[in-house]
Amino acid sequence: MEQSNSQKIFTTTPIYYVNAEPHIGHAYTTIVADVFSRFHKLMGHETYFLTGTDEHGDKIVQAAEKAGVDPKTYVDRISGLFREAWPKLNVKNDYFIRTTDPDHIRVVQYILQKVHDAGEIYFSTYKGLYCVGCERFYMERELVDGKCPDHDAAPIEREESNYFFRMSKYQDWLIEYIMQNPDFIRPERYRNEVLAFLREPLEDLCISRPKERLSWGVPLPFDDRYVTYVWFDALINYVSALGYPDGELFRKFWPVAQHIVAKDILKPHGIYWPTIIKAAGLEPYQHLNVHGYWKINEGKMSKSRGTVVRPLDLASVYGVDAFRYFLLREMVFGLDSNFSEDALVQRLNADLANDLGNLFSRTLAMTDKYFGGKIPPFGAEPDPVDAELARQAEEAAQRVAEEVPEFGFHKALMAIWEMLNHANKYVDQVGPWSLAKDPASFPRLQTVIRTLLEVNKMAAVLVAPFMPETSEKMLARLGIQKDATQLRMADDGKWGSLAEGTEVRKGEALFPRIDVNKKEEAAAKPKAAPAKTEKAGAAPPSPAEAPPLEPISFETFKKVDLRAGVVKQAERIPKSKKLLRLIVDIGEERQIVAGIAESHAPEDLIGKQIIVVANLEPAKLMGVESRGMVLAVRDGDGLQLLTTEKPVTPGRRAS
RNA sequence: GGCGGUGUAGCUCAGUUGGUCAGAGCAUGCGGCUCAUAUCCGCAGAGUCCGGGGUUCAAAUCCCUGCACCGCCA
Repeated sequence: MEQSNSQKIFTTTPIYYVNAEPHIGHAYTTIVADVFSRFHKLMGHETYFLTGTDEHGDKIVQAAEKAGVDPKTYVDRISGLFREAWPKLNVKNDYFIRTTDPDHIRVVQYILQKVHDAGEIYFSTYKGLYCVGCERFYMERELVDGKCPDHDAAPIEREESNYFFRMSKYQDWLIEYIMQNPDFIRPERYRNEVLAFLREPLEDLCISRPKERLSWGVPLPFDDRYVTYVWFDALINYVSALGYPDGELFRKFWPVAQHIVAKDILKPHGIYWPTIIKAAGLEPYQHLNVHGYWKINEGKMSKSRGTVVRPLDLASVYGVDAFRYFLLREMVFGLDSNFSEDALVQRLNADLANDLGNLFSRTLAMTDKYFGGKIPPFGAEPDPVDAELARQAEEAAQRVAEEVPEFGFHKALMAIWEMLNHANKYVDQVGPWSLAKDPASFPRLQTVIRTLLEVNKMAAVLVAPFMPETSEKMLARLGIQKDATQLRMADDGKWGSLAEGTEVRKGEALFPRIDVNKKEEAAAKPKAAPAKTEKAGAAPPSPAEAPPLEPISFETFKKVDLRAGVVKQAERIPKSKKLLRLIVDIGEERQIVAGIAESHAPEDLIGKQIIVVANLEPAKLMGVESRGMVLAVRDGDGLQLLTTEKPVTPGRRAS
């Protein structure tokens, strides 16, 4: 604890390869790094957070050619896209490195020379299958019918000389190091994977390309006919960004590096990089933290203006904080997860709007109502329930402090949400509105509301690394004007630290609920699908004055298949008060579940003429499938079924 | 073909070292409250923890095997 204030944390994302635009994978890695770094800052640690772009190599040259520009113009543009993407996601990196930066290039050459001088780089000639069109070597297995897949031409056998790094020499050392430092690569599954790689003999790493083949790279300092090949160049960004070898940042932040990468680049980071570090005479980084993939469920992404919404766009649709929260809450760090708009909306509604937003809203509303909006003192000595809530808040803080350094973001968030649930329960138990009715309970009411305000403040502080905007918004309303990066757990996270008498501001909802049906309507193109959450057979809410709905076109109306039907069978669904299972003849027999049991006895329904929606999506109610919906009008307590003036042939359409 | 992973309630998934681990959230049903964003609180549901075999006093958790899906490498 004494030393925690001097703890230093260097957080990195990979430098992203600029042959494509930023996507959700990049966003996740970067947001994780941001949350991690922000958290440590909150804990009072010294932090440095690095991201950037990797800009050399033949794929870049190809992409640039395709775009019809020279490589420099191309990488400037794409690198800019990355650089601009992060602030939009509230990512606050301390530095943005580019491998085309002169400073970086200098360091790469310095390390190459150093490793070369140490005899760990050698020159060697080998033969391979080379496609002239692609200007690259192919492995046997990459060929299609012995031909280059791109050029449909047989590659020629060609001899080439290149420089190699004696990686194999460090194999035993690396195995030993990983064994000795179980947390070096985490989670464990990835450590095991690296160890599995290392069971096979490690080959030396080719680190150069002849200039006639690839000129877009860092020239080797000891042979200018060659440029450095990507990984040796790229990985070094982690130290070049710190001003290696003699920069002040380097002295401060190496080797306390926390690398964060997706599993696709486990090998370069788990094997190449440590051996390069070792050969260069540096200390190994502290941790390699590896995460899984987001599987995008395209089918669940809504369409807007005819184009598929890209995940990153959802950040602007639903808010950056909701997006960040979703990514960190939904994925168990290390494992793969599904990404869908539906899941995002669900999290937003359930966790952010209902649990957090509503607690904040009800707390401020009561402060406003009972104390004129001024933060009350702890008027009465806290009851056990109050003390218990305070304890739970502190426990939440404790658990967040334990989980985040271990990359247990979802657990940290769960801990915060448990606290919120306790707080909501507390409101219910204590019932401040009852206390408010009795003047004698005033001091007690003060304590209750103050306790709630403190919990909200705690939530605001704990949530700061994850949702900086929300945190600031909450704190501002509680009278604390601070940038999220300025918060310190030790001070701002202290129970009871709110200033009495400070005016709080009620304001608008933190997270407005997303109406799922409305959303679908809004997003729907001409061919709207029926709202899937519509309860078949359930009576509509029944307000005295139903609000007018938006006009729909006749085309839209025609999509509703309304039919006359006759009830053939009817029975109660066990354990349900409202539901009946009906078999209705609408030209064919349909099983329909209807929420009319409270107003209609099953036996009275047999033979009755009714109107049903025949093309409603099937749904299951109490485990019974319903293929359609019976129409009825609720008026007061009564429920009247729609019918025809005189009996008509079952299956006739209404129009 | 080799290596690795995954398979747990309708859905999405948690489950440290084997013994209150049969769980959470959502969804669903019922009930309660009214401060609040139709929000909140309580209660309920039985899922062969993929199948089969084994180790053990004890396995979702270890071993073997089969099936399904997914990665990486040949």
